[in-house]
Amino acid sequence: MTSEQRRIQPRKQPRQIRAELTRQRILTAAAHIFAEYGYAAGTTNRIAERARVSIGSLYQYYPNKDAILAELLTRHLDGDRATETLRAHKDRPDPLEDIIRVFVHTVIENHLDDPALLRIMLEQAPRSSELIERITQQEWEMIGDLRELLDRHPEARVNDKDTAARLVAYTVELTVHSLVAAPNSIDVTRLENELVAMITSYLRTER
Amino acid sequence: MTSEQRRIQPRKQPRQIRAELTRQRILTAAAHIFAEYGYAAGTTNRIAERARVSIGSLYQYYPNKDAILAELLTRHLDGDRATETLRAHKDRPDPLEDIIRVFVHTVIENHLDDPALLRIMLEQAPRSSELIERITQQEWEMIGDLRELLDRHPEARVNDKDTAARLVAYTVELTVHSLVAAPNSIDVTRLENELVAMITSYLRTER
DNA sequence: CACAATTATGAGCAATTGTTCAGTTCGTCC
DNA sequence: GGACGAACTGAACAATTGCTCATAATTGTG
Repeated sequence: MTSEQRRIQPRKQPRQIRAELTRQRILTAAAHIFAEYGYAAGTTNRIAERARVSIGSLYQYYPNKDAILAELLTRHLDGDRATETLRAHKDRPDPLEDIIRVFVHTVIENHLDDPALLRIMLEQAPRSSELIERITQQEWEMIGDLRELLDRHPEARVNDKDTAARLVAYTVELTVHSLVAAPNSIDVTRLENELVAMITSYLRTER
Repeated sequence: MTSEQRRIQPRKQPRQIRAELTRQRILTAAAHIFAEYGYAAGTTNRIAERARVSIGSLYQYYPNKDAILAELLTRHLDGDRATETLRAHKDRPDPLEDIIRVFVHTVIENHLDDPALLRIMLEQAPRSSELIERITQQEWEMIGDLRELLDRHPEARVNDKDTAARLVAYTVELTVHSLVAAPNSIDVTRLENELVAMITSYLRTER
């Protein structure tokens, strides 16, 4: 930032395709290593070895170990379509059950990619303030959208809408996360059906 | 084991009260340190320091670091009254909602003790096969009891009872765990109310 | 080909951490 | 009070790990 910038290009772009490939190899290897060994035991040397790259190269692309997991997590969060799906459907005149189903379905899809890695990332990732904020923000977005759904949809009859929105968001995220990544994995279709049934009946029941 | 044993006493019992106290001090200190620093950064030296005990003494009572967390977890699991509470109530002629409420309430109570430590234990504990088994068994007991409740209680109307039992067990455990230990903690009474409402309406609704 | 910029290498450093063990202190019992 | 074992101490060891840096290889350019 000291010298004048003539270009608007993002800094430090790789000049050769080779570099981009190496970077990608490191990331892929890291995903495998972290998923298999966990974060602490997933050493940078192991990652480099698996990527068939020297440890020096690894540190040319990532300033430290945390940064590798951070990028993996960022990519996952970027690929998360749950919030926008909910937002796109929450004002439609569809039956409540349909909206909930689309939402649940999207969350499940999001977890089917690499459950083991996802588990590591969410449970063992170093709690850097930046990433925490990122995740928290995404959570609250989802809760906010759910809250609006409860306010507007004619079928919704819950009393404590604030708590309900949080409960639903957490229930879906957590049960899907746990039951999909579980060693004794559940049938995904059944999970979706029951989850939708549970939430829908809850939201519709007057008390 | 080389010499003949005349006594049937359990081996290696502490002979002096001093020893028992030291052991207790170590455990208490470990609980604090793990809760504050997490598992990896909660070093044995830090624990010993906090317990005002030399590192050597610590290793006289615990063969290694894992063993300390294992004992903490064991004690927590031993203190878990959720399964028995459910078992005690599941065959009573009470309204379904009451049974569910007692169950949810017990789970919440169990998490109110030391949420931070519990979080560490469940999320960062080294996955020794022994402890995993212990936890898994306790989980399946709970699921089994829920399953029986669904079979016998007249108000229960779910279709897919197997999936429902698992879903309910996980929903309660996970949401309570997350929402109670969350930095932005939720009102516990509200959580209980909504959780009970959600599960009850789910289990009672015919489809 | 020359040469410079980019990319890759890997031995080794610095720091941390779990653990040991030779020696000291304390408690108990005759 | 003396003797023996239980309990305690903490400096030091061994292993691991994240990371650096001097050097080498590769690629693009004229």
